[in-house]
Amino acid sequence: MPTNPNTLLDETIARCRKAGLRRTWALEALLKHLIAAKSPLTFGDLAEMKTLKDRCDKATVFRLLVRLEKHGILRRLGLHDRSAYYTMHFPGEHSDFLICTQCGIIEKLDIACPVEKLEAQISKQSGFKKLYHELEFFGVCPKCG
Amino acid sequence: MPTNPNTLLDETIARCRKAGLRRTWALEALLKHLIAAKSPLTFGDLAEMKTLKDRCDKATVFRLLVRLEKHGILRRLGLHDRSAYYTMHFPGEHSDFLICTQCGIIEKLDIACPVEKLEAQISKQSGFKKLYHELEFFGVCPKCG
DNA sequence: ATACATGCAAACATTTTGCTTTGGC
DNA sequence: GCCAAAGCAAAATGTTTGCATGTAT
Repeated sequence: MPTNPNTLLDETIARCRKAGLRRTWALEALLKHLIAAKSPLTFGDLAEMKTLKDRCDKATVFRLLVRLEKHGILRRLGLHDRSAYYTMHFPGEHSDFLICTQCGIIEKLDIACPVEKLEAQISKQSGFKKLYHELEFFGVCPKCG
Repeated sequence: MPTNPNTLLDETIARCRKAGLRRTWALEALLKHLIAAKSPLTFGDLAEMKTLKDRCDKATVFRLLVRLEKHGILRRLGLHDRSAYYTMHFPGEHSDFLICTQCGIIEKLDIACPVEKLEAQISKQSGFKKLYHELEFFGVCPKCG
C-alpha cells in the first residue's frame, strides 16, 4: 500500500471516521507515528514519543490503541494476555498454534509446517544466526464465536 | 519424540544434568507438568499449580523457567520483552518479522508468506472464524552475534 | 565443603481502570 | 448540548531481584 504517506494517513483517518471514531489531535498524531514506523512499536514507545508525550496522556494513547485494534486499524502482535508462555522444546520438534482472540485458549496445531525451509534462506540474507520461528494462527473459537 | 512419558521425563532430566543443573524436586515437578501439558503454560499457570504451589515458591519456578529456557530445554513463546507491540494493519496487507533474541530489534521481512493459503483449511478444520496469522523468525542479529 | 538452588519479601515495569473534565459532532 | 475522548491519579497485574538459608554434588 505504501502510496504517498499523506494519502495513507488520510485514508486511515477516513477508515477511523467510518468506524465512528472522532478526529482528535491524539488520533492523528498516533496514526502518523505508526504509519511512519518501519516496524512495530510498543505501547511504551508510543506513549514516550515526544510529540505525543507533550500533548497527551498515556491513558489516551492506551485507549486509542485498544480502540484502533478493535476496529482493525491496528494489529497487536503476539499472545494477547500479559503473561509469559512456556512450552517444552525437544530437539527437532516444532509446533504451531491456534489461539482464540477472545478467550485465549491455545491449541496445538497438527499441520506440516511450511516454513522450516525458509529459515536457511532468511539466515543467509539477514546474517541472523540460530534461527527458529513461531507461527501462530489467531481467530475466534467456536465457543466464543 | 512422544515416547513413554516417563522416558521422556528421564531424558529431559538427563539433558538438564548435562547442562549443569541439579536434580531438585522443583525441577522434576516442573518438567512433569510441562511434559504433560498439551499446550503452552504461563508462568502464572505453573506457579499456581497445586503441586508446585505447595512445595515451592514462585521465584523458584520463575528462575527454573529462565534457566531451562537458556539451556534450550524450554521455549518461551512470543516477543520476549514485556511490552505490547502494535503495527498498522492495512486490509489485504500482511507482514512477517525477524526478531533478535538478544537485543529485541524487530525487522520487517520482505518475503512471500507461504502461510496464507493454510488459513482457510485450518478454519474449516477447527471451526475458528476470522482467521489471521503471525509468523515470526527469531535469531541472533549480526550485532549481537 | 562448595556452589548452586530455594524461600521470602519487597521492588518493578507495564498496563489498566475510575472518575472528572473537555471538545468534536 | 450530548456523548465519545482526554486527563489525572491510583490500582492491578505479572514479573523480577536481593539476600539469607538450605541442599545436591
